[in-house]
Amino acid sequence: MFSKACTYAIKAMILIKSCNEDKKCSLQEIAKGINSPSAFTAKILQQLRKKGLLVSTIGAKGGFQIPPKKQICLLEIVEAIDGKGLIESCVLGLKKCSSLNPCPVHEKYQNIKNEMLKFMMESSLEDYTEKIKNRTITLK
Amino acid sequence: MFSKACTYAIKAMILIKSCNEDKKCSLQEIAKGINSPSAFTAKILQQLRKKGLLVSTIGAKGGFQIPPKKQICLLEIVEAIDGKGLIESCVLGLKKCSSLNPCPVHEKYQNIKNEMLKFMMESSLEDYTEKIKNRTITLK
DNA sequence: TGTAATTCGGATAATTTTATCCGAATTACA
DNA sequence: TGTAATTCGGATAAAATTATCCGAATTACA
Repeated sequence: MFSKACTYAIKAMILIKSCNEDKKCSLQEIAKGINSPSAFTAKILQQLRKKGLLVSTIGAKGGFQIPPKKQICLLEIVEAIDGKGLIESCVLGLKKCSSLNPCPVHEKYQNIKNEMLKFMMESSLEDYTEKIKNRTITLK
Repeated sequence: MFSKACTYAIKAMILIKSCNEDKKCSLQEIAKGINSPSAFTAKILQQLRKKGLLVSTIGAKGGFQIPPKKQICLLEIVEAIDGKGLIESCVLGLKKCSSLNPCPVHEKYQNIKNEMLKFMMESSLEDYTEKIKNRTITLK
């Protein structure tokens, strides 16, 4: 469904959002907080930054933050890391699949695509910060 | 969502089902019919055979068939190639994710899992053979 | 002003997935 | 009975994904 890189990205973003408000979140805190390999995670954070989903500050006491006032949903994160394929491509990999030239599952799969789209658009980072703090959900 | 191998498997099985009834379907026919690399496809067909989803006959005029009288749904094919991960594993990759110890999306993702499960269980190979013959759906 | 903490980016390595090659065995049939 | 068509399985290669390493640059702060 999602690449491993993408699952790291989602978890990292949720963690950063919930640790922010006041402070920045360092790579090491993130990697520990989501149980991911830190060097690999660093690459992913850079991708997110370049897409504008994160801001970073270099140097001692530096770290990552969700851009202030920006509201981010899961879809943006998924698209930033895995691209639009999940939503836009044929699930059977056909280049020319469309409603005029459908693959076998084209029609039935629309429902699932729509469900996924709804799910990813409706889930925004702040939805989770309370629960992370309460420890009613986990990231590792 | 599905591995490339799995998409080949699904398309191959649909093709074999629709070409069978009478005759066997050779590797070359399959690879052409679904536009896949034939040597790689051969490996996948072997996996399907070992899981009992295909039978094969060796030698000239040999080929592959869906086991007579056996009804096969997409879920069986997906599980045979990609394993049960899609349905059973946490979508964020957490080893210990459960309703007691949920990841952030655990609950909302249940809906999608259920939709996917329903979709894959309800779609069986014979559903497509008519449409393949009519050419109202395509495999490449 | 020096040092430690940190992000950044390039290079490389390991692992997994996808793909190719080839020789052996089997079978239909001319 | 010989040959062509075919499946089968092992070995290898290529490509993509995941992961590690390291040196450079920046910054806080003692």
